[in-house]
This record gives sequence, C-alpha cells and structure tokens, in this order.
Amino acid sequence: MRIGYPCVNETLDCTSATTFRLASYNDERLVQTVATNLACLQRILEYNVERGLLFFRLSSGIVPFGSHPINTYPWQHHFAAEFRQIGDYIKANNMRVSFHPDQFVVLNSPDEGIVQRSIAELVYQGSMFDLMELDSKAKLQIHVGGLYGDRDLAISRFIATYRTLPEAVRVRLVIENDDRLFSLQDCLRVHEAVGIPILFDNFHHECLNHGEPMAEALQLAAGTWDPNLDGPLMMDYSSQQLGERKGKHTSSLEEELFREFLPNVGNLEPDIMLEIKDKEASALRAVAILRELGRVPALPEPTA
DNA sequence: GACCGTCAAGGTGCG
DNA sequence: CGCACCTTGACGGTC
Repeated sequence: MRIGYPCVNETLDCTSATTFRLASYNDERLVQTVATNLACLQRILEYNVERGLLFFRLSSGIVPFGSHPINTYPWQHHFAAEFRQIGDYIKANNMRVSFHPDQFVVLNSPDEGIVQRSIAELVYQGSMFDLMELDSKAKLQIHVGGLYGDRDLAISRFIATYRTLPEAVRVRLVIENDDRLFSLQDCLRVHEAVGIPILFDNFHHECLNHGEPMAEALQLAAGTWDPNLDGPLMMDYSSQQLGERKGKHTSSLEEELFREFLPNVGNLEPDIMLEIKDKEASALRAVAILRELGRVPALPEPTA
C-alpha cells in the first residue's frame, strides 16, 4: 500500500509543469522548459521518498505541447538520459507513478479528429514511461468519455477505439469510474469486453453507484487488475467538501472519514492517490495514520 | 513591478 | 443557445 498525491508539490518552490503560450513556441524555449520541469520532478520525487510518499501522479505538462503538431523537436532523444535517470530513481525506491490525461482526451468521441488527438496525447504520455523504462504497472488513467445521449453506443465506441490503440498505450491504459456518467458497472462492462483494468474512485462511487457497498466495489475493481502485468489496484481517494456542490473534493483530509474508509480495502493493499486540494499536506497525514495502524513501514524506505 | 484577461484541446447541464 | 463548470496556475501583454 502506497500513498500519493497528484502532480503539484506545494512545499517546494518549483513546478514540473511550467509552460508557455502556443504563440511563443520555439525549440529553444521548449528545451529550456522541459529541462527545468524534469529537474523539478526529480526534486519532488526525492521529497516524496524522504517522507514515505511512494505513489505520485506525474504532471501531463512536463513537455509543453507534447502531442501538438507544432512540437516537432526530438525531445525524446534530447532528454533520454534525464528521463532514464528519473525512471531509475522511481524503480530504486519502489515508487508507483501514473499520468491522468485531462478532459480533452476522449476516446469515445463521435468526432474522429478528437479521437486522433486523444490517441496522440496518450502516445506522448506513454512514451515518457517508455523513456523512464517503466513497465506496464505505470498507468495512464482516463475516463470512459461522453454519453452523447446513448450509453450503449458510447461504450461500444470506446471498446472499438481501445482495440486500435498502439500496444504501448493499451497495456498501460486504465479507466476510472466517474461521478456523473459512467459508473463502476459501466466500467466493468468495458473491462469484460477488452480486459482493461478499472481504477477505483471511492468518492465518485459514492456519487454514482448501483447500490454496491464500498468494500464490494473495491473487490470488483481489484479483480480487473492482473497482479503481474498491472500491479496492485490503484485508487483515487477523496470525500465531499461540506456545504459545496455534490462531487466537490474536500480541501483537506477528513481523518475520521479516511479511518472509516480503510477497513473497506481489506487485504487488497491498493495504492491510494489522495485527490485533495492541499496535496502533500494531507498525504503526509494519511501516511501517519497508516503507520499508526501498522499498514505501512514506520520509517521510509532508504534511498538507493 | 503589479495587475488581470487569458490560455491547445471536450462535454455536460443549467438558466 | 450561451455560459459556467471541471481545476489551476501562471503566461504575458499592459499600464
């Protein structure tokens, strides 16, 4: 069981997703920006390892315009050594990493152009895992997509597109149950058709479900992961921000709710991503709780 | 130096 | 039909 947080470290004075405007694109600017993003990513990973935070969602913005046609620079070649070094560090410290391409990646869109741009984005993000020499346990996490007024058709379009994906993307792709459109049940239908693992989101499941108790839902999702190829279940954890719109993530970890949730995972040992606004502050509190319960080691793993 | 409108990309749902 | 929302920072033009 590893605990993590997404993309941004609020303690350090750097970000791994510095970008610039499309209008000011040039290769020199690209190289400079990727260099500082990778340097910052390395610092964040070190910060995490020193504190026992061994799960991390990498920012999709490491390479600005990474899948945009304007970016023809061979950054994969130019930064091969840096990516490899980061991958070595991840592996040496038994970390788990993921990407979560944003809402523009929609594999089941009826618009072929959107589908092609989505695939290009997945290829870009998957290629960063390849450069890090990480295996298929490093995941690309997306949602099923839009409904377009016909759930069955929307699901069948996702399945058809999935089957056309490049191998490097397909082995790493996972789908997450969402809070409004595609439930765990819908994701299970997709899984049954093509074998794709389901990344479980407890909060989304609370928002949208068919009555499955939390513990049962976790078991169903975990059953879609091949331990050898996919690794342990990944899950997103959050809870409702009181007084806000349904589905709004809490601003800080609600420790009592987290403690009440934990028994639901049983002996699954999932890697848990805290989708909580204050990032590593809450992740550190979650690790402290797991240490207290004896679910993770009392001391961080030594740095290699 | 501070301010603030805007930024590659999609889809839903509300008013 | 148009706009806010998801989620978010920070780019970069302007004064």
